[in-house]
Amino acid sequence: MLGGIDTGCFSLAAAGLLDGRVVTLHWESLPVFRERFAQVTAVESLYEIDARRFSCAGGMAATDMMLADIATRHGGPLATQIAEQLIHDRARIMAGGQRRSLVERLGSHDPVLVRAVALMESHIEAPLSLTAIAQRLGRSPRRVQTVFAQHLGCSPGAWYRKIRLEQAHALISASERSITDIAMACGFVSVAVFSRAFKRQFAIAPSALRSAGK
DNA sequence: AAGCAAGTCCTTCCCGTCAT
DNA sequence: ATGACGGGAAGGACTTGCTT
Repeated sequence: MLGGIDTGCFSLAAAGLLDGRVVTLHWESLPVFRERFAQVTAVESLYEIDARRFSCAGGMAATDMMLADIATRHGGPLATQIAEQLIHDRARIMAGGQRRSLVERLGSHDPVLVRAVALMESHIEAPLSLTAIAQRLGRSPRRVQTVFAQHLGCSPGAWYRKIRLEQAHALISASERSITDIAMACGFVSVAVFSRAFKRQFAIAPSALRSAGK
């Protein structure tokens, strides 16, 4: 069984033990894993069971996976009893998403806000301008700015930058890619601009973060 | 030599404000 | 909800210096 700790998946994949198999990891580790191990199918689900290889996304997903296995081997009633003992109200299904929905994360149902953030999160490497986002939403740039200020207390540009820098932070922590490479992958045109923005956001230089993680 | 950080200068574009 | 406008922040290009 693979642990919820993603390093286990990385080690086993590096050893070739997951070739041709389906696994899952914590959503923050997925991009790096997929890039390094193209021969392994990594999906974003709570857990995966493929030919005696058990993997889960970590956290409570391990409990969900255990309950599913008990239900398969010993029946649903026993799994339910154990779930109640664990004060785990119900076992979530395997295909359930790891991350909370955008509506939950943003704390707003505003369709302009939710769709704008979804566009931002799907265009990290080649960021869209505020005008382009507004055009795709059928709203004016001014309207998009107002919605962000009302619900998030910041400008669209500031939120977009935060998303890209958090992605960069995750890549620096979990991959061996160069800082320059990561800067480009997160939509910064130069490492100088990236470094400046990164230090402003996290109060630590990209290279210092990598050194600290070793 | 390569990678990274920091500084400078100029340009672009975003943001806040106000009016409609 | 939208448009106009001015100011300021961020980006782009380039250079220099430091570290490995």
